[in-house]
Amino acid sequence: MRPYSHVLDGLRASGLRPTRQRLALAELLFSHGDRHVTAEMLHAEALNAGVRVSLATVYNTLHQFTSVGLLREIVVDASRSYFDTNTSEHHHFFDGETGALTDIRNPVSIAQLPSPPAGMKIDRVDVIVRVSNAA
Amino acid sequence: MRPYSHVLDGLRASGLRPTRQRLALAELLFSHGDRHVTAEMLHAEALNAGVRVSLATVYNTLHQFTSVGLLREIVVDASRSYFDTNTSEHHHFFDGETGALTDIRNPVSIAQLPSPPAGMKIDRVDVIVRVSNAA
DNA sequence: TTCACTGCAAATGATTTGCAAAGCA
DNA sequence: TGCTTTGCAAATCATTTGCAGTGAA
Repeated sequence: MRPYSHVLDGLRASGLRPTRQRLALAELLFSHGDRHVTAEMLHAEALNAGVRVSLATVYNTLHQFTSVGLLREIVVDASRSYFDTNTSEHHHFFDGETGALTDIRNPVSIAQLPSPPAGMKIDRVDVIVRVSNAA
Repeated sequence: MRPYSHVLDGLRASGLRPTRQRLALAELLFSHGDRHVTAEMLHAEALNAGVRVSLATVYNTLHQFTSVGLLREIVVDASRSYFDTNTSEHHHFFDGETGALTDIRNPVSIAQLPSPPAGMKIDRVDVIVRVSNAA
């Protein structure tokens, strides 16, 4: 089995061409376990790894991967967007001081989810546990 | 008991002067039940009510009120910040299509909250139930 | 009088977009 | 070849900031 076959599949399935940039970014994203990255972070990492990509392409790619279901966007901080390589059901710890976003390992179960307003359906539930340095 | 006495108290307590702008914004914010506003929304509303305030002052005021504990900032959308006049423990429904943010009435209880990473303490838990038009 | 507050306009910073050049099918 | 992608630089957009003028104590 070739590495990132699910990435290639995802790209093909949605008609996205497996270009050099997209494959390089996919490798950076998916070959190091679960990650939480911002566009700036991924761009810096790419340049560092010798991959020539423009920041605009990194933004485009992150969004394309997200719409194809390879990534999940997480909103925790109004000033920047994080993308999570783990698209399965899970929640997060967020340290507003350092900007560190980490997965909550054990599942968080919500006792009786509220019923949505009339005519609306629940798409997703996001739980963000905001933490800071213990006093 | 004068109206908004808690607002005046909050302002005094933190050394914020009760200026015309701050009092007018406080009235708009706190005299119509629980509200979720963005700076742009509140600014438009103020102008509409004949209150002369600059957008910059609205931003400043919202942040000042938040740091004094009169408001709570809610991050649901990377592109804009919402402020909630209800500062008590509760969670939200968010419709990404319309931008509507509403309170979840009945309490959402989380079965066994995870323990935070070493050396960290939990400041707050935000639960956002993302909804959309039922198919 | 003094120092906080306000408004304006300019600055910022993350993100997006227009468009011509380059790349994949 | 024909339709995607890319990169760059310019454009956006919400938000912040510098600073001179205004107002509260």
